[in-house]
Amino acid sequence: MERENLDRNFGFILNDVSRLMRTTFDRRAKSIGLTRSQWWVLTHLYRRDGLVQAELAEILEIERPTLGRLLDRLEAKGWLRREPDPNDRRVKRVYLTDEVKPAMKSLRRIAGGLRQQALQGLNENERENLVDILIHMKTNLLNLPV
Amino acid sequence: MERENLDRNFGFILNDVSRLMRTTFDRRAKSIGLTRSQWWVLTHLYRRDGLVQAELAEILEIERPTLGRLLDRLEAKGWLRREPDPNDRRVKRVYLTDEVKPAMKSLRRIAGGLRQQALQGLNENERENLVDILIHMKTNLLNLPV
DNA sequence: CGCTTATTATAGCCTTGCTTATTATAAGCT
DNA sequence: AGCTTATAATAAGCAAGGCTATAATAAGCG
Repeated sequence: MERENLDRNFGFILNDVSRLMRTTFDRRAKSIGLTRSQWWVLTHLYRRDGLVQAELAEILEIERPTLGRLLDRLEAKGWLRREPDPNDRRVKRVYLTDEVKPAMKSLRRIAGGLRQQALQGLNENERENLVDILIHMKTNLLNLPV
Repeated sequence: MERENLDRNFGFILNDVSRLMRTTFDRRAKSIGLTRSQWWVLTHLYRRDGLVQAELAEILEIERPTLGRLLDRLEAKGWLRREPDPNDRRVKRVYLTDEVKPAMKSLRRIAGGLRQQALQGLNENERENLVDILIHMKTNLLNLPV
C-alpha cells in the first residue's frame, strides 16, 4: 500500500518519454524554425489543404484556441495563410504556402530518425504491441464516464 | 515511403495518452487545488523532506526554473515552505507543511483510480511489458549522442 | 590572500496546452 | 421578418515545459 514504486509509475514514465521525444525533436528542428507541434499541423495540411480551422483542431485533437495560436506563429513565419471562406464569413480556411515543401522533407527525416532511435533495440513485435497498448489506453481514457 | 500511417505514429499517440492522463488527473484534482505536476513534487518531498531545490529538480528530471515556479505556486498555497540552509547561503531547502497530508491521501486515490481506468482491459503481462518498453525507450532517448 | 570558476536560485521570454468569455455570423423557428 | 440558438474564430488568463542570463555565494588554485 504505502510502498508503491515511484520508478515504475507508468503515468510519469509515459510523460518522460513524451517530453523527451518532443524536446529532442524541437532541438533538432530548431534551425529550420519549427517545433514538433507546428510540424504536426503542417503534416495534416499537407494531406488535406484548405481545411477549416475548427475541422483541423478536431483532427489534431487540440482545442481551437490552441490551434489558433499555432496558426498565428506559422502564418507569421510564412508557412501558411488563412483565407476567408466565400460561403460562410465566420470561417477561415488554411492553406500551405509553397516554401513549406523542402522544410517538410527535412522534418520528416528528423521525425523518422528520432522514431528509429527511440525504438532502437525493440523488435517488430514489441513495437506493434506498444502501439496497440497505447491505442487501447487512449480509447479507455476517451471513454471515461463523466 | 510516402504512405506512412499517421494514425499509428506512436510519438503522437504517446503524446495523446500523456495529455489525456494529465488533463483527466487535473480535472479530478481541481477541487483540491493541485495539479498533477504539483502532486508529483509533493510526492517526492513526502519521501524525502528538506531537499535542496537543485537536487529535487534533478530527481524530477525537470529544469531548475521550471521547478522554481512550481514551488512558487505550492508555497503560495501553503503546501510547503522554503528555508535557507545554514551552511550554504545559496541554498534553499524545501519542507512540506502539515496541511499536506490529507490532501496527499486524496490525490493518491485519484492517481490510483486513473491508473486503473487507463489500464483497464490490459492484463498483468501487457502492463509489465508496457512499462518495460517505456523504460527502454527512455533509456534510448537519454543516451542519444549529442 | 585574491582571482577564477562553479553552483544555487531566480528573472524573463517563448511555446503549447487548457478554460472561459466575446464577437461575428449562420441557421432555425415562430 | 425577427428572435433565439448554434457555431467559428479570437482574446485573455493560467500552468508547466523549455532556454538564456544574472546575482549571490562557494570552492579551488596560484
